[in-house]
Amino acid sequence: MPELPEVETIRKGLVPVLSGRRLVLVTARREDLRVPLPPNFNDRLTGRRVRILRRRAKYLLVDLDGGETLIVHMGMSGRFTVHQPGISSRPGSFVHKMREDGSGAGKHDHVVFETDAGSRVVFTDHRRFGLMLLANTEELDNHELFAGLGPDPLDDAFTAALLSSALAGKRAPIKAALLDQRVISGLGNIYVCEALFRARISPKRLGASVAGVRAARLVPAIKEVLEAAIIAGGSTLRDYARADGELGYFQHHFSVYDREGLRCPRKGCKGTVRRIVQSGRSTFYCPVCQR
DNA sequence: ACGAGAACCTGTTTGC
DNA sequence: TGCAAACAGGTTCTCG
Repeated sequence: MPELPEVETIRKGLVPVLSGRRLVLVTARREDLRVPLPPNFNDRLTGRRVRILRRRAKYLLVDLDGGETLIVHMGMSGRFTVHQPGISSRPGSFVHKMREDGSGAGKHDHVVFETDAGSRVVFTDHRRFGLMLLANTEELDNHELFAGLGPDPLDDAFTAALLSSALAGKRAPIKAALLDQRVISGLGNIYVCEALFRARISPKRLGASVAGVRAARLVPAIKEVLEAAIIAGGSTLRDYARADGELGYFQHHFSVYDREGLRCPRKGCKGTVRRIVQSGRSTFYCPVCQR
């Protein structure tokens, strides 16, 4: 579950479990994620205390004592679950009752963190597009993963003027441009579709043509959809049949994403949501009110 | 240099 | 029912 709102939801969920806690045991059960885990991963993390959990774009940053930061990207299918002894799972939580021999031992449970409070945090990622790296906390801003990232859309510095200048000269469709993390960092396929719908902008429009009044509509549309999704706890798609694995419910508020053939939800619009493919990814939009 | 497409990997859904 | 193709929330590499 990996766009900005989902990562932010995960971060908030992990804070009470990890913040200030010591990692008494870290176990990587598979080393070959998108990028191989750093050498001696388990030993370098075991015994460290967690200071702060931060987020940059779609990256989760776990600052540790000793001056290092664990960088986590969830890829397409990465998820965290928390397991605690003797707790009864609440609906809508990602906290599970711990099974002494089972939690973290699933086929795609790749990294297991145990804390000094007895909690177990499990990173699961069946497609293995996720990533975990260690980096010097002080030099994080210069890290190659972050050096080229565009502005965070929730930052006050992200304005229509900034977006317009980032889009200047872009011949790619605005849909593709917004997925480019060098232009703006944190959006993915869902929230790009939803933000363009809110701003009444066609996903096929040239990136460079989104300036002036259109950029002035798009910036608040992006901020609003992300903020609403964060409040809802992000979106939970497909799988996760178990109710206690659910995190967010924003998927019930989608206007266009995954709604091909349904009526456009905009008041007064008689359009039908269409699905097209751009740069190999599905785009959902209303061809009537998005221009 | 830019943009489109493929590749990475596994699981689920869809269509014949 | 069975099997193959299409598709899935991301990023990065290659090619034209």
